[in-house]
Amino acid sequence: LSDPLRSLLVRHDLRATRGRLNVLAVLQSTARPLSAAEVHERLAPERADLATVYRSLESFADRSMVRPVVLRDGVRRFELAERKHHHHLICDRCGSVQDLAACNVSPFESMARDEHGFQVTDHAIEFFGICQGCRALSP
Amino acid sequence: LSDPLRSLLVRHDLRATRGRLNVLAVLQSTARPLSAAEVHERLAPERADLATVYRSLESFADRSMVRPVVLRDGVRRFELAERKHHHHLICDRCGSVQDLAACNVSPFESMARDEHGFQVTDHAIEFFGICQGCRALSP
DNA sequence: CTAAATGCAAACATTTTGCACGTCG
DNA sequence: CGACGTGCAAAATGTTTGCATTTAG
Repeated sequence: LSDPLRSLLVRHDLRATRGRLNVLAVLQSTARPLSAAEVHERLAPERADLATVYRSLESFADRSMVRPVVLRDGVRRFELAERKHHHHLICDRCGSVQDLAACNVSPFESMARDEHGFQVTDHAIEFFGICQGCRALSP
Repeated sequence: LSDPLRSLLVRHDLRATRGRLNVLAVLQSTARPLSAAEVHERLAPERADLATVYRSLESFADRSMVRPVVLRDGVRRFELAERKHHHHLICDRCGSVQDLAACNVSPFESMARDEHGFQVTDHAIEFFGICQGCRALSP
């Protein structure tokens, strides 16, 4: 079919089922990473069981369709992997999460290699602080 | 007293009890961040209940005596806060965690401010890859 | 039609809490 | 002695699993 979500699933050897389509749709319609519980909440009552949400997210992560994101609160969230590599700005007041495109970490990687013999293959960066909206409310 | 752990607790308005002293001693004797369960395992049988370990770590974190660290596995670990600001090199093979002192993130922070109006107050960086030891075993 | 996916409930794992007793200061 | 801390067990949370039933292909 021409349905993009459907074909995304098929392309990854997953059957296009109601539960998985709904989970994908929620992820796509939300800018920030969501936990299993958050995805489930956003689903109409009979759209998918919480266990199905867990299982779907896990399958998606196995196939790199989504990327797991773990912030400081230790909660596992997921975002669509089609999004470009980026990092996160997390607001300490309202909890919002924005993306930050910038990513020049080569100086760090050289240092890891030269001083620790560590071969870096991936990295994660999180910035904490106050977002624009919250600063406007009480500067 | 001259016992440094004891006075560290007293200085933060905490009673110097057996449980807390033991938890602190474990953290001090270990290079990498530890979870509550890991601290408990390292304690001789009757040194402190798991619930006490949780409560101690929480009190310490409230007083900034320890710093919580959450890696990709979502597990909450703690390291003594007296250690200088640094980031982590996490080995995907053996799970070891080393410190990386380097930390020049001002370009990122300017970008966060200029392009998103986000005021950065703190940050965390993790690098994933293969450590020296594991590379030696199978390069 | 068959293999795969789902719902539901039970099992697990982890963290938190209530309360009686013990300990620090 | 009195407040604070601890152990123990129970409760609350979050995640995984087994199994009978449904559904995609």
